[in-house]
Amino acid sequence: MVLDVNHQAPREPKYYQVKRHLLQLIDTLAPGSLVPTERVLTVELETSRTTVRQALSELVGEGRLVRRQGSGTYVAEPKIAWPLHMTSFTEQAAAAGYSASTQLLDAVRERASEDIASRLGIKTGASVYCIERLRLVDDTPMAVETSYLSAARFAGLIGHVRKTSSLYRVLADVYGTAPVSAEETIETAVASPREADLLNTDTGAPMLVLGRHSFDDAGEPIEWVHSWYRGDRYVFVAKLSAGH
Amino acid sequence: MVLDVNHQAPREPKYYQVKRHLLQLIDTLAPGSLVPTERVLTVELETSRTTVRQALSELVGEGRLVRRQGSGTYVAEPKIAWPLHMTSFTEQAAAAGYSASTQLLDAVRERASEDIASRLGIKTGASVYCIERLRLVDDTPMAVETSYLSAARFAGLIGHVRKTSSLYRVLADVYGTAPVSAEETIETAVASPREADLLNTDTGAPMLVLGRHSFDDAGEPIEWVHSWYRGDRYVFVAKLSAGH
DNA sequence: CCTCTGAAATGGACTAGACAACTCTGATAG
DNA sequence: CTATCAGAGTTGTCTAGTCCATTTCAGAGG
Repeated sequence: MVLDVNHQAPREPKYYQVKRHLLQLIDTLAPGSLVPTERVLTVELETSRTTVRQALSELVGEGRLVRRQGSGTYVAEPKIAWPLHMTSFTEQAAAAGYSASTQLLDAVRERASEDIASRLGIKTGASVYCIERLRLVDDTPMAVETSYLSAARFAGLIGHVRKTSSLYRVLADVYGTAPVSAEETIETAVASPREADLLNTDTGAPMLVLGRHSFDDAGEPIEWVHSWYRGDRYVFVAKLSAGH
Repeated sequence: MVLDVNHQAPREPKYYQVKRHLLQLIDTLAPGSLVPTERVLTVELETSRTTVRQALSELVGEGRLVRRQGSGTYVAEPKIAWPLHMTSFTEQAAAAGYSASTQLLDAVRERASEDIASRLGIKTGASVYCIERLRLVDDTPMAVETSYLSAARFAGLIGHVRKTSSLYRVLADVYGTAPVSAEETIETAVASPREADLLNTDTGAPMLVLGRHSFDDAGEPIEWVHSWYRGDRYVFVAKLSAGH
């Protein structure tokens, strides 16, 4: 296969011209400023509202603009840096100067899908606890976190979780176990209506999904978690040193 | 502020019904299979082509479908796991069983923007080298990587980079320096026409952007890099242990 | 048998407009 | 003065279509 890197650049779509025009405009405005309405832009840039909306949508997805139905479109606040590989959510937030809290959305027992079962080292259809929590920072929803744990291994977990906010504390105090290693994954996704509602954003908005697969000292899987963050609001940060 | 988590769920948009219908269909098909055309779906699901395209676009963005103009829409291959925090790009790829290569796209000397200057610890407008490279895995474009380094500190760098593929080797062998710590950031973005062209995807496609800010043993900044990966093709993976 | 050509089918980009849902403001009634 | 409400203006969703760029493939011609 021959690589075709030097071929002609594709012609620029019209909505991209609109986008560049808006980017220039955004640079001159302070966060919170109102940008022209869709209909005004349609006339000014001599295009259709659909095209203007495509440009606006991308900028919203990138966290540069915020749309408020019935009100207007505004220049967004800069993204919030969020440390990766945190010991404890609450702890790390406090260190960064935020007040963090957690809200239990749902805690149910269900049958493991093939995917969940293989991750937890149990049989498909075995009982698992599914714990869904909303992470808040300064009372603003930050992430939707869903944890899966084996029901056989952590019998009665739901009752404990309802009383104590920290899952890791329950695991340590009640079940005498703690994760010593983990494999984390980071990928992009698109918000479903449910996540969009909980995180106060739009269906289809770009998300950052952080997955964590935790193991105990014996190498046995403890939990499988995935956390959905608004991609337009957060940027993950990790500090690395020497060794690698 | 009172949290309003239990209010009614928003009514499901029609395009999301289309999307769920397609997801069900995708689950029954093998990667590479053809899905019905946009016009067929429009009739079958009794909607407009615009609405069908919105659903298809999200699925393409999530890496579940691939569109080929003039041909059709196909079920996509699963995402590729890519290790984070790699020592050397080539090395790490080899370890994962891939053959990696790098193609130099551009290497120029330019004036530092305010942002770049502050990252490199130099004055705005000072000379910097901007080195743009395309990372390939098994001859498939994987990421567009742009590095910025101080031209004063690494005089003549471009000449060396044209001869040697590894930037870090040049830094070590010629300039006797190496990064010992770094701060990495991960965020979502949207592909510009240029990146879309280089990575063989579409303008506006969701991307994962990895930033790395490297420092030497004296704590002086060495380089600032950002790498753009196709969000629909890659998932970053990191292994963590105990103390982390 | 091979090559070329052109029609058909596909996705890509865009338009013009309708109606719904929501926000804000100013006029009005109490 | 305050509270309410109607209406104007905004974004959200959807429709029905046009035209373009690319791919595919069957058939004509060599």
